[in-house]
Amino acid sequence: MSILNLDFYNRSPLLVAPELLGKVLIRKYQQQIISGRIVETEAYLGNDDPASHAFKGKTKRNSSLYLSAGHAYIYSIHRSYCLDIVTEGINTPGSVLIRALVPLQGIELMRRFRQREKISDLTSGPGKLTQALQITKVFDGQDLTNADGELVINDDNYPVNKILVSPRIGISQAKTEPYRFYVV
DNA sequence: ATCTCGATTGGCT
DNA sequence: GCCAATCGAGATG
Repeated sequence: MSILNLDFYNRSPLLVAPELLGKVLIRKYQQQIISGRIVETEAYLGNDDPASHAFKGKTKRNSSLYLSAGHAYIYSIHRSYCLDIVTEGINTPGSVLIRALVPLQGIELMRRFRQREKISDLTSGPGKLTQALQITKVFDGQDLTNADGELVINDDNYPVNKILVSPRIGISQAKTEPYRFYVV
């Protein structure tokens, strides 16, 4: 069991996104652990990707994308928050969106935060998993490579099934690029 | 100050 | 499968 470090994140999002599959997203919440295994991710290239929030340059909202690799970028969309992990170097705003988890620890807390009972309703979407793990705007710009932080990603050497690839979900630009990665 | 729109979700048909 | 909810960021005046 080891925390993912700068070297892991400091690469192209097209490499980091598939390798995040099978890793464990861990939220330390008031002395308790809420965690889940990552099963779906999407890569967003920075400057040259029309679907990226950084495509039109740096703004107040997306400024976390310009931090060094391993920082969190949290944004709100409709009534949800989504979690991105920054990849590549400073001022290279590539990132990976965490789209789905399989719940591991803290399932009762997830049920309370989600107001849902079924396991399949807890973390099966980018806005659902942030609600289940209580990941809000306060995590925007936080360094996920800090082992003392309240949000980290660990590698427990879980064997990953065949990685499947498809176009990204829910976007209106660059709809056909195969930048979504998932396992079943 | 006002308008538009979205990397979503949940409920209904 | 379709669609309304809902809210903050960004653009515009």
